[in-house]
Amino acid sequence: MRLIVARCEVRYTGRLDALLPEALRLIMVKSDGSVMVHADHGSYKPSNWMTPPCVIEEAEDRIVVRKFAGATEDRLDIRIAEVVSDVTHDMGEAAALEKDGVEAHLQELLAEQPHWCGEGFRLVRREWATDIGPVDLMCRDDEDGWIAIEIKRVGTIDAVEQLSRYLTRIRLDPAIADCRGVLAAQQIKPQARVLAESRGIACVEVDLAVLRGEREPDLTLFA
Amino acid sequence: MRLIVARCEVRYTGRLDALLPEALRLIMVKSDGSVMVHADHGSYKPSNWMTPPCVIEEAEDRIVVRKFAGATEDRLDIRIAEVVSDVTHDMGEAAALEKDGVEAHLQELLAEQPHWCGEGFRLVRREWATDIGPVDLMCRDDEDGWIAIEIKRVGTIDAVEQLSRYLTRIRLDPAIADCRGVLAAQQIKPQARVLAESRGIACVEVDLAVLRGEREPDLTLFA
DNA sequence: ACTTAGATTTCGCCG
DNA sequence: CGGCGAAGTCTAAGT
Repeated sequence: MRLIVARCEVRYTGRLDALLPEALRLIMVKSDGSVMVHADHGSYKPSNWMTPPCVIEEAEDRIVVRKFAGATEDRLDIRIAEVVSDVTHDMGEAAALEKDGVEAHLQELLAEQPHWCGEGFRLVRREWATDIGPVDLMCRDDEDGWIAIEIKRVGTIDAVEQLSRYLTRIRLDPAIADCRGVLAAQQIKPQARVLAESRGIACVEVDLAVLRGEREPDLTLFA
Repeated sequence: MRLIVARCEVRYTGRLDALLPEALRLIMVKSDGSVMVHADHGSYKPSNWMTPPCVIEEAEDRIVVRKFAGATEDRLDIRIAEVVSDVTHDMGEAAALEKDGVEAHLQELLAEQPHWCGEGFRLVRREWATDIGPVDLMCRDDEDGWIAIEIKRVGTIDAVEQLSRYLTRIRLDPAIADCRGVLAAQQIKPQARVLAESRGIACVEVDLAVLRGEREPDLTLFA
């Protein structure tokens, strides 16, 4: 990784045009070829950047980063007025990041234990395809009725809209015209719940720890 | 801005749990208090980070960054095994970024030249108010029919949903009950197109260069 | 302070 | 490689 601290002006041309007036900034060049320009504020997001793959050309007082994005060219033009520091560090390979608690994991657990979404539910398919996108889980109940399940970490109005669209499509098939809908999430927003219920969609809040078997379900709910 | 190159292990606890095994990385501390950990690959996005406001505590071989996100605490725990470099640069105030070509700009251009959205269209108002938010453009055609236009850089299903909500509201007024809908975008996703057409909403892909008069429309389309 | 909508969103998965 | 959905989205603007 190369770290250049320099007074520079940066121009980006591509999906839009952007100009950073001359100022002291950090230019980070990673070994995968990506280039980022960071100011001392505005955390997280670089002021300007180029994702790989891209070609870096360097001249005396200029760094040009180019990328061929289909028909047009993306271009980052860095004019360097003064270099304060310019160091390179060999960092080798950093091991990958491990995550947990994301929606994919939730879907995995609910696919294994669909009964948490409704009594007697059994899984038919994950990622059940419709022509406007896949439903997370498709299940059937004790009486062979169909249930489309949408899984979110946080259940919002958008999630209800999404499931509604799927249900409209699914029910076009006479064989599944009775398909019900269930929104399953770790947390369901009150407004989403209202909308869901007004459309006959059931809401289920699921507990990740319970799904993992790390904790018993909260029995006080049924007291 | 402080730049620390160090062999370190990073643990994040908060909205999810993540662990970065010990490796050589860049730790960037900006003057606004934000902290980012960058590996030598994976451009743009830091491997781990904390957005301001947050509190930084530093010990001999440890940097702890904390944030109070409501009831729970977000926490970044950096255990430093070896410091390779540790420098601080005063960067002063950097001027802001100037952009051109974002959605607002697209709206401006289409307001001036609404005929690109449909033959004979003339502008009645930008940001036409409804009780659930403003429609980007309201136009009328040669026969004085009304057209509500939603403008996006990328036209997705969400944009169709949004325009549909507006149309429902607008048509409540008997004087505008015949109002049509047009989705105008630089790029329209196929699924969004399907949904739009199923709801009688027209789709128009517009070219920024053509709108600016920098390029002629592609006449081969009409050959 | 909270909510909403845009982003050069980026990122990852699956076709 | 393209399309779609999620993200510790982040961020800026409006209320």
